[in-house]
Amino acid sequence: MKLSTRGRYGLMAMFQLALEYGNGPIPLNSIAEEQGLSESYLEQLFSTLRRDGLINSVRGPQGGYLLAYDPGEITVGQILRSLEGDLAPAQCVGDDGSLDCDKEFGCATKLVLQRIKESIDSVIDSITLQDMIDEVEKIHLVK
Amino acid sequence: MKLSTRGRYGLMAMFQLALEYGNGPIPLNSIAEEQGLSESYLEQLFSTLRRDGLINSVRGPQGGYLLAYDPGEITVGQILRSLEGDLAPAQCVGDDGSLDCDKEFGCATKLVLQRIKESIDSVIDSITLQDMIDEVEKIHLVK
DNA sequence: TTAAAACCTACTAACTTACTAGGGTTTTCC
DNA sequence: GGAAAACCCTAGTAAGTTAGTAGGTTTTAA
Repeated sequence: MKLSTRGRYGLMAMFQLALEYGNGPIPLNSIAEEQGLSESYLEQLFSTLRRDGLINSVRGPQGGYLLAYDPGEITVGQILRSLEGDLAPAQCVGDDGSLDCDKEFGCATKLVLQRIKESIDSVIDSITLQDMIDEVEKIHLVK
Repeated sequence: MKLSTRGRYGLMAMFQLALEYGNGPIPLNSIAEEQGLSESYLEQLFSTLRRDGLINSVRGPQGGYLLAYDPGEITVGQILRSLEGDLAPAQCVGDDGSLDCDKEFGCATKLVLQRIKESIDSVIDSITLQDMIDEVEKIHLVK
């Protein structure tokens, strides 16, 4: 039940973009360095995020990446689903509705898995990048 | 973020044991057949569950496995943690307190991962095998 | 025209998963 | 006391996934 590095790194990088929202395009190498990640690996993640419309890119010198929307309008759920696919704990409760077991109706285990999925979804869909910024700032104020 | 077959199969098998709770030891092959699972693979899962004290075993003919406690006292969380280990979405929010990233304090991503973990934990720790039985029965009554 | 940057594709080593195989060992029935 | 039923244990392994690396092409500001 671990998140892969795709989701984790992607979330870290998107948070970085959110922090610098409004400053124009941010080059990959600065994000990679800031977060301690491999640049060419991050590139692949950004390619996915771009295809899914969460970020925009600007080519050429002084180019880079920037959020496609306001940090308050991008949720953790959108980011994780883009990079990891559906966050269901098993295929039989996945969004695509494909079931790989026959006794789909009244399967006790499926009911449990569904509850797990719903609770994950409700968390990740309720947190925006802006929320992440606010929360970290709150902690540093208290400190 | 998928559960492995260990957790899924184990949960299915434990549910079966719960259904037959009170009928004495249930042989492995009958559980394997009932749920459509490989017997020798299930054996390994049961060995883990036994070491963790969730089931008891009886050797010899007429032997088999049985729940160590009442179905109402065994939670999905106990079963999944026994078979899958900690259900944290990343090491840095795992129960063992081991952190693999340096900026543990005030890391925005970590705060999100922690929320995910808490929500998973709260679901799996609140559902017992008895709850699973009750829920399935309710569905079949309505039907 | 040079350099900085995004963009794209292919490859690969290491790891994990989901088993299978094949022996024990213990218990009970006859 | 023999045989069978069942648990018990270890090792191996094919397939798939992950987490990258490598190396090139295209775009564009200066």
